[in-house]
This record gives sequence, C-alpha cells and structure tokens, in this order.
Amino acid sequence: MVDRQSKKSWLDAALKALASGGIDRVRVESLAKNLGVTKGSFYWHFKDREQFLDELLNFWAEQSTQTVIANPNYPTDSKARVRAVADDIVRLDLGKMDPHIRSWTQYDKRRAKVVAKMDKMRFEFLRDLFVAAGFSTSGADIRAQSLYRYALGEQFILVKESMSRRLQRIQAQVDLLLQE
Amino acid sequence: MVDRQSKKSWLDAALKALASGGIDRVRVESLAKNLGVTKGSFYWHFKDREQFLDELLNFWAEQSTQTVIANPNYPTDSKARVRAVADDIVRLDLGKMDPHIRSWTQYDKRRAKVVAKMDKMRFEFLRDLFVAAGFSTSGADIRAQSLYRYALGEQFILVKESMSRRLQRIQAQVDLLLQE
DNA sequence: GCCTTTCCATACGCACACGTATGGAAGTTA
DNA sequence: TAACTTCCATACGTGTGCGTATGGAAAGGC
Repeated sequence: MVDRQSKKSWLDAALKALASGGIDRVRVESLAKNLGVTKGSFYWHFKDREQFLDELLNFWAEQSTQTVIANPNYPTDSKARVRAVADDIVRLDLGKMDPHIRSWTQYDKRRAKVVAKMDKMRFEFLRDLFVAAGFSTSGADIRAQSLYRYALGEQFILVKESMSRRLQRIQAQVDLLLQE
Repeated sequence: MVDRQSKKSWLDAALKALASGGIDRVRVESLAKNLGVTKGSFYWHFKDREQFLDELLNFWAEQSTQTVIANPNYPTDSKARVRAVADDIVRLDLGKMDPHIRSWTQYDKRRAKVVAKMDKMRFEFLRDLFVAAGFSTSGADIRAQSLYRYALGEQFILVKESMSRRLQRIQAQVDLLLQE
C-alpha cells in the first residue's frame, strides 16, 4: 500500500525541506507527512533527529561534491575549463542552500568541520584550475579565493536577476581573474 | 528591582540571539530569560512574534547600513578609500550574520525585499567608490559586484584563518580590482 | 493622597514536535 | 505453515513555545 522507505528517501526529503527554509523546517513529523508515512518509519531508520542531521550534512557534502567537482565533461583547454566551471556554478544553483547550511552549522564545531572541509575541497579544485591555466601558486590562490567567494556570495544576493545576466556577470569576473 | 525594558533592548537581545544561531533561536521566552523579565513585557511592547521579527529585520538593516556606509572617517583619496572600506568589511565582521538573515528570509517574499534593498544599497555604495576611483560605469559595476560577493562570501567561509591573513587577502583582491 | 498610565508577573490553554512502547502487516526463511 | 525479520502505525508522555487574561507594582499627574 504505502511504499517502504529507505534512509535515502528520508535524506532526500530532508534536503528539500532544508533548501526550502532552513534547518528548522527539517522536522521528523513534517517529513513523514511528505513521505506519506508516520514517524514510526523514521525511528526505525534513525536513532534520533541529531544523528539524522549528521547524516544529512554528510549527504549534502557528498552531493555538492559530485555535482561540480566530479563532472567529467569539462573542456581540456585550461582557461575554457575555468569558464565552464564558473558557468556551472551559476547555472546549477550549486549551493543555493549554502546559506541554510552555514546558518545552521556556524556555531556547531563538529558540524562546522564538515563544512570547512567542503570549503577546502572546493577551493582546491578551483585553485588547481588556475594553476593549470598557468598562474603561480600565490596567483592561483588569490584567484581561487576570489572566485569561490564570488560563487558563495552569488547565492546570497536576493536581488532578482535573470540567469543570462548572472552568467554574463560571472564570466566578466572570470575575465578579470584570467587576465595577465 | 528589575530594569524596565524598551523595544530596543528586546531588539538588541534578538540580534545577539540571531547571530548566535539563526532565527529559530529568537524565541520570546528565551529572550525574556536573557533580559531577566517574563514575556509579559514582550507582549506589552510587541503585538506578536511575527511583527517583532519584522522590526528585527529593519533594525538589522539600519545597523548594518550605519556601520560601514555611514562611516565618516574614510580617506579622501579614492583608491585609499576602497582599501579602507575593504578593511572595515573584514575587520568589523560586517554581516557575520548575513547567512542567518538570508537563510531566514530567502523564501519570505516580503522580508526578502528588505534584504534585497540592503544588497542594492551596499552595492551602490561600493560602485560609487569605484566610479570615484576613475572606472567607467560598467567597469565600476563589475568591480563592485565582485567585491560585494567577495565580502558576502567571506562571512560564510568556515575555514579558520587569522584576521591578518583575511585582511591581507581582501587587499590582494582589491589590488586585482583596482589595477588598470 | 488618589487616580491613571506604564510596564511587567503569573497562570492558563493550546499546538507542535520529540522520543518511546507496543502491536501488527508484509515479506523471508526454514 | 510456522517462525522470524523487516518495516511501519498507533498511542502516549513530555517539553517547549506562542498567545491571552488578569492582577499588581511603580511612577507621574492632579
């Protein structure tokens, strides 16, 4: 009658809830209602809400990593690759829920570590792109820092803009970073 | 015995709570406990929590505006002014609670408007700095967008870094933006 | 000194959400 | 088919937080 749930289906629902309004919308009974089950299911799959939120954070980290970093379809030309990645960052709304994640984990040391690790991974991914494009270590560093902050900031700007304008803008930013 | 409270003391406490863990830490009874009163006081000063949160958002907007934009002590030299502002952005942790604000208001259209207005003000303030530094309209535009996103992103990076390193980095970023 | 206004305490009802206890349905194994 | 495992429903206790009703203390006006 009612489909059986897996851990993943709970985590998927939780990610959606998180994106739609922050961590305090990730409620056991609310998710259960969305999934068409009761919390009896939840407490069979998970110990409690805290442990569930831990798994949720790891789940988010995995997904975010694979979305961009693990994409195998980028151009081989190093500068074109930077542009393609920048494009994806905006287009995929990669991390439209970063504000929720960060607002949630900011003062939770254990969880902040997971996010810090993500930041490190993402940054190093970008830095390697600039290194491949011929910049020195320090030059690639500052450019990667800049681009990553731009990407993060992009998600928090609440001014409405068209996608084309946002793409155009990040490309202008990349132009600035790639020059000289 | 107990000091009488004003609207402002409630809002101050709420801002602190917001910064310390997001909007769901802004609870009437919790704030009352911090202030050493009961919620009887709260409901005398405010209609309900919703209206209070509205006032809180405006309160935040005012404070954020005055902290940097209304600072009268910046250098007169246009490029030095950009550097001074960039310094303040990092040093004052201007908006260390932007993630909380944005996670909170993202899908609340009415409140998102307030935040969007803030974004617009901040951006225009930065853009005017670059215009004063001699850049064209479009050149100042892209640079201001870049710097603003950098400043926003700066608050969300959870990697621990020393203040001096952060200052050094944003100055390098400004160098990049000011060149040519 | 009395009255009014300002501000807060106390007590209550209510809704929501967590976690647990227990039973039962559906599938699996023997 | 009987026993066992997997997964979920139901019901309950508890805590927390919102909002209201009401009384009372403190301060100023008359």
